[in-house]
Amino acid sequence: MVQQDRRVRRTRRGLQEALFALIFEKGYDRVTVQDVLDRADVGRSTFYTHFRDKEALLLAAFDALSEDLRGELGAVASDPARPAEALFRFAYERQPAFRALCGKQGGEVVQRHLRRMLTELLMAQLCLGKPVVPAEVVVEFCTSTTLGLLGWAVDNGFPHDAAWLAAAYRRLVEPGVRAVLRPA
Amino acid sequence: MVQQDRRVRRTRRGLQEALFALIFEKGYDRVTVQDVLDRADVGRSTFYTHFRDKEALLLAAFDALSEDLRGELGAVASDPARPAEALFRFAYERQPAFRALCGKQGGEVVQRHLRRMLTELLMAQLCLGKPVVPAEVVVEFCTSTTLGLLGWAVDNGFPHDAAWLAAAYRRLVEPGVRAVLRPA
DNA sequence: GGCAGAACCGAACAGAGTGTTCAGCATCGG
DNA sequence: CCGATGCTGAACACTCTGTTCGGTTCTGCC
Repeated sequence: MVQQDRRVRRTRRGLQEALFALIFEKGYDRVTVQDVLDRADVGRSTFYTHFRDKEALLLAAFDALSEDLRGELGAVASDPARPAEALFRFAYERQPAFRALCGKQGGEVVQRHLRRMLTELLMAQLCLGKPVVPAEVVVEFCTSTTLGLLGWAVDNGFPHDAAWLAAAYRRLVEPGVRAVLRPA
Repeated sequence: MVQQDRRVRRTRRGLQEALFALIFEKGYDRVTVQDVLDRADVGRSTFYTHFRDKEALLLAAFDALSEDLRGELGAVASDPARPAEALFRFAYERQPAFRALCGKQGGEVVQRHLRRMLTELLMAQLCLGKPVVPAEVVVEFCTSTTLGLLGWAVDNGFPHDAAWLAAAYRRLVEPGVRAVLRPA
């Protein structure tokens, strides 16, 4: 049976939606398991049969997203700007989720995971010649700017579209990376 | 009386040092008030006469630093790379504190404050002509890279000196900023 | 339609951590 | 030396967590 019991789907979905709404309202740290229970109208014991704790619920929600995201990010060429653009597009298509997961309101847990995912991806595809600056630092640079811009967009309610954000990213990031990878 | 009671100094200092050590050992989130009390050998009630909660203790420690930091950052010219360099130098002079406050182990509280401080500073001194990209985004870019590099240095035990970090920063960040501030 | 099994419920419980109170002791500065 | 201030430690109420379990409801399947 590849598809779960309907009740399970309902419960998990309800818990996840309640969590997102509550994160948006008062921030991940201030959300309590009891809050989620009340909002989703789910029994306490039921919650703990599905998730070990609040963080597990968050990560389950994140994993559902990140599986799709990995697909899109994996298909990009070895251009350091591509992952960022794919991520921006992806975020714009799922604004509600990103509003809860990234930005000020989301916990640092998701930020850490996102950062690690991006870092690994960039490390894998940035195996270039002798850069002036260690590849590790270049990757750190790309990751920080990507997540920084994304967070900015999220916290400002996605004021422009994904293409605009990608253009800004290219303008700001590419010159530096180019200068470092091709020593003058 | 400009100087406090010696007992007060001793207590506050002990609490702060205990907090830093514990953050370094197991990360801010996992540090409990009781841990700090035991480590500093201070009574529970004493703690709460000094600080409202764990976060207040952290912020008091941070404020002591940030006062000095503001001084150094305030004196820089309107070159967007200067604040970063000053911050790097400052961090290298107080590695133990930054190991606790920034990096993976430190809570996101300090990160938020540092980010806000940097953002405000850069916003104030980056009042330039019509940039291709909103100044807000440029500032976000600079802030993210500065904190990103700093976090990297902290988490890797300050592998190079401040000048090296500043040079890497300039190489990576300046080309993009220049390209954006002076439309081709 | 009916049945076995799975999911859900809710109440109760133990445990950890928080923040407050207070009476008594110690230490400080003058 | 003394009045004021700070520290102590134990006790307490509170919130949140994570677990347990007997009883109820729903689902998939025959």
